[in-house]
Amino acid sequence: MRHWLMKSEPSTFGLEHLKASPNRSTLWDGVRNYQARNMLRDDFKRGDLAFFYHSSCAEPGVVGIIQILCAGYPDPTAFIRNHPHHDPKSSRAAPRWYTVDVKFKRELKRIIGLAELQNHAALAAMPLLRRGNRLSITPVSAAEWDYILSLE
DNA sequence: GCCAACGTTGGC
DNA sequence: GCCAACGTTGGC
Repeated sequence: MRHWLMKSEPSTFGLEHLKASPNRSTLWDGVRNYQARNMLRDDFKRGDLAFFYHSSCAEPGVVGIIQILCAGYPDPTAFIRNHPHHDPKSSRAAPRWYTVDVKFKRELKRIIGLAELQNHAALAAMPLLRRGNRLSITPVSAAEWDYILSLE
């Protein structure tokens, strides 16, 4: 089982939106970056866990834990004309973008903020903390996962 | 294949 | 709102 960190802007889709979704579940659509796409397509498996990270907001940081419900599959929103995530270069015959279904697992007892994460040498290798990183999906090692949870 | 221009991300 | 960093596009 792998661990991940998945960013979302709470003003667009935050942990509260996920909790309010039917079955507290949704598809993680709209990823339009090839590196992140490759991870969704090739590496995500049913049963993986991910940190839900709030970005571009007053208090950026890890806010919750979500479960990955299935392996990656073609992102259907890319096929829908007039959808904000539509991409005419992606087709059902040759899908360009991938998604996974995710489910709310739990909220952290407190937000573990970006500034706090940056203060721990044990987390220095996390792609999230690398200067200039903009990937919306990044892997988290088992050691990093446990360490972050120990901060909670 | 190079690289300038442009658009986006995301912290501050 | 600013701006650094990065990815993508497209002319050549």
